[in-house]
Amino acid sequence: MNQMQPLYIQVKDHIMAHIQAGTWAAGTRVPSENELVASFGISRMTANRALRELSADGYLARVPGVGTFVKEQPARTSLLELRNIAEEIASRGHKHTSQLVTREKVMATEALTDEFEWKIPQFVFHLVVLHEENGLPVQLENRWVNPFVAADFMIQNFTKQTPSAYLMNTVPVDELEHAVEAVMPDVSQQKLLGMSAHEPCLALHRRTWSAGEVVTVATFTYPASRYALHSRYKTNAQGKPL
Amino acid sequence: MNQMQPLYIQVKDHIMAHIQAGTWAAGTRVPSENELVASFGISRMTANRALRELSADGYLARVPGVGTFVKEQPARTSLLELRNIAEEIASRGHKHTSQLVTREKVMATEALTDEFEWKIPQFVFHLVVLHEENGLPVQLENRWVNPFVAADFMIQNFTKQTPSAYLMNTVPVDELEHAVEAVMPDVSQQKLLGMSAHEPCLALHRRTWSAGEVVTVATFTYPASRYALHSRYKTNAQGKPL
DNA sequence: TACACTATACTGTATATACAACCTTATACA
DNA sequence: TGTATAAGGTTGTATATACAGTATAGTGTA
Repeated sequence: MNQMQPLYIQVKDHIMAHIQAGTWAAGTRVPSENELVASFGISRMTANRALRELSADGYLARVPGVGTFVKEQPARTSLLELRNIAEEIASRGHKHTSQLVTREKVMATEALTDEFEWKIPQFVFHLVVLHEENGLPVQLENRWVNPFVAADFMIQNFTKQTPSAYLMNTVPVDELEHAVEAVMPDVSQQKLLGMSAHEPCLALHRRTWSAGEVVTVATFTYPASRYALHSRYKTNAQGKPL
Repeated sequence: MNQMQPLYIQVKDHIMAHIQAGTWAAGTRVPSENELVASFGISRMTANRALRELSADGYLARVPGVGTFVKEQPARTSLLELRNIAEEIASRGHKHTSQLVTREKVMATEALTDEFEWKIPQFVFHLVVLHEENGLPVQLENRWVNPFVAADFMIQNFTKQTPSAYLMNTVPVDELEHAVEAVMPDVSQQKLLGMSAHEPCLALHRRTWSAGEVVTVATFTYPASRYALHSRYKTNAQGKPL
C-alpha cells in the first residue's frame, strides 16, 4: 500500500495519528516548525507546509509568535455525506462505544411499509443502538432494514462495526434522503440519552436506496446540547443554489 | 480595508477574478507557474502556492506535464440549498408576508468577530425579520451582515425584497455553511412565533462567503410543529453527493 | 510509414536562506 | 517597584535552486 510518501504527508500523518489516537487532545501544543525540522530531519519549509495544510483543513490553529495547537472539533455530523458515527467520533480523537438496546424481526407497520415503498407489509429487521462519545450518550439510532437487500444483517456483531458501517460496506448506496426535525424526546429516550426533562432533540430521518430499492429507514436522535448537523460546500459560479 | 496583500494572495485573487467574471470558463487553461513567474515577477514557489491552494479549494485541476485548468463547479442541491423563504412559500402557492422587528448597526461581539473571521471587532448590520406564511409565523430570521461587502444593506426596503434575496442579487455566493440545532425558544421568540411554552425549534445557522470574505451570518428559527428540513439526492459509491 | 528516441514544458517535492511580524520572558535601568 | 529594552522563539512570506516524474511534440531511423 505504501510507496514512499512525500515528506510533508508523512509529517501530516504523524500529527493526525496523534490527534485521532487522542494522545494530543484539543488545546495541546504540537511541535513547532523548528522542532519538526530537528526530529524529522527535514527543512523548515516542509514542516511549514504540513502544519499550514492541517491548519487549512481545520485540525490545527496557528498563532504567530506563540505556536500551533490542536483545534477543538465540534460535535456534529455531515448532512451531505454518508459517514458513520464511529468514524466521526474517532476523527475528533474521541472514543466511540455503543450499546445494543433492541434487535428483533418485526412486521412492518403501515407507515413503515410506505417508507419502504412496499405495497404490502413485510417483515423487517429492527435495531436500536445507543452511541456514546467518551462515555457520554450522543446518538440514539433507531433503524429498520430491508431483509431482501441485506439478508445477513441480523447475524452481525454490531459491537465491532456499526450498523451504518456494515450497510455501507455491503450495499452500495446510490440515493439518500434526509429530513430534520426538532422534537421533545419521550421518557424512554430521555432516560437512554441521559437528558433532563425540558431539553429538545434533533431527529434526523434517513432513507437510503440501492438500485431503486429502499435499503434502510433510520431515525437518529441527538440531544440538542451535544450535537449539531453540519454542511459546508462550494457553490457554482452563478451562486445558483439559491 | 486593503493593506498590501501577500503576493500569493494577489495571484489567487487575479485568477479567481477571471473565473468569477467568466472570462476563464471551466476547462480553460490558466497560466502555468513559469508564465506567472514572468508576468507577475515572482518566484516559482510563490506561483506554485497560489495554484496549489486554488486546486485544494476545488477551483482548479492540475495535471503534471500538461497544465492547470479551471474546474467545473458542481451545483449541489440539498435541503440546505440557498433559497429564500419568499420564493419557497410562493412555490407552494401561499402568501408570504414579513415584519421588520429590528434594524441596527452594532459592534460585533467576540463570537461574531470569530464567525466573520475578523481579527478585531467591527461594526455589523443587524436585522431581525419575522416571516409569515398565510399570516402564520413560520420563520424568525436573525441576521448580521458584513458592512464592507454590502455597504448599502441598511438602506434597503425589506418589505419588497427579503434580506436573503437582496444579498443573493448583490453579492455572488461561492461558499455556504449550514449547521442545524434543536433549541428551546426564549420568551420573546415564543411570542413572535406564536408558540406554546414547551415546543422546541429548529435553528438553522448559515454563513455565506464571497471571494473568501464572510458576507453574512444568519440564524433562522422554525417552530418544530410547522417545519422540517428535507433533502434527497443521488450519491456516488463513497456516499458523497453527486 | 511505423517506431524509437529526444527535447521541451509542466507539475510535484524538497532544501537552504532570508527577512518581517509577533509574542513571551528575562534583563537592565530609573 | 515599575518600566523600558533586549533576546529568543514562533509563525508568515518570499526567493533561488535542484531534481524527479509525466505528458506532448518533434526528430531521426529502420
